[in-house]
Amino acid sequence: MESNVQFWLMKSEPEVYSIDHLQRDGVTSWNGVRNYQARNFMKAMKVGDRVLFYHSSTGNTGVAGIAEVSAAAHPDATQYDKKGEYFEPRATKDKPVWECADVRFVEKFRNIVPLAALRARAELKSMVLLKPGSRLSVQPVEKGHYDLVLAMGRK
DNA sequence: GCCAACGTTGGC
DNA sequence: GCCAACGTTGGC
Repeated sequence: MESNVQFWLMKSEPEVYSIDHLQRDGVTSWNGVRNYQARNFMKAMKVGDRVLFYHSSTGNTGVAGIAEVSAAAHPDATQYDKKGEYFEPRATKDKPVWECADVRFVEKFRNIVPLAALRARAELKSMVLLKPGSRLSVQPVEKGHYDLVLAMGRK
């Protein structure tokens, strides 16, 4: 139901996985998240929710585009890969520890909306992203904030 | 259950 | 590459 759509922000290091990778792939499983708060937010995601795709840890940090949730949270397959960097020894097939949602490419902004530009807008002051020391890689976004960032990205 | 030590994130 | 802030781990 469109009226119940929720909004999120997801961080990724573009050297690892950028908005261009998502555009190429179309859909991706947001696996590798190993933080309980971030996992819980992914479990709250519903198909159709909108996502600000954020590039972190780069010379050009900011919101790079838009994605949408294409599948609700499901067990993260990387937790069972003994040789992978995301292996989780506590996880069993019956009781997975980590979950991930799937996201689909929607739009790439012509220009990244830089972190500094977000900070410069008083209306965005309460965004989780802008809270001092916030490192959450998956976080909720208010509709008003989402709409404003989208407008900034399309300018 | 406390808390110090350690590892990770992410802006600069 | 530095380092502050935060989450997690593990000894007690």
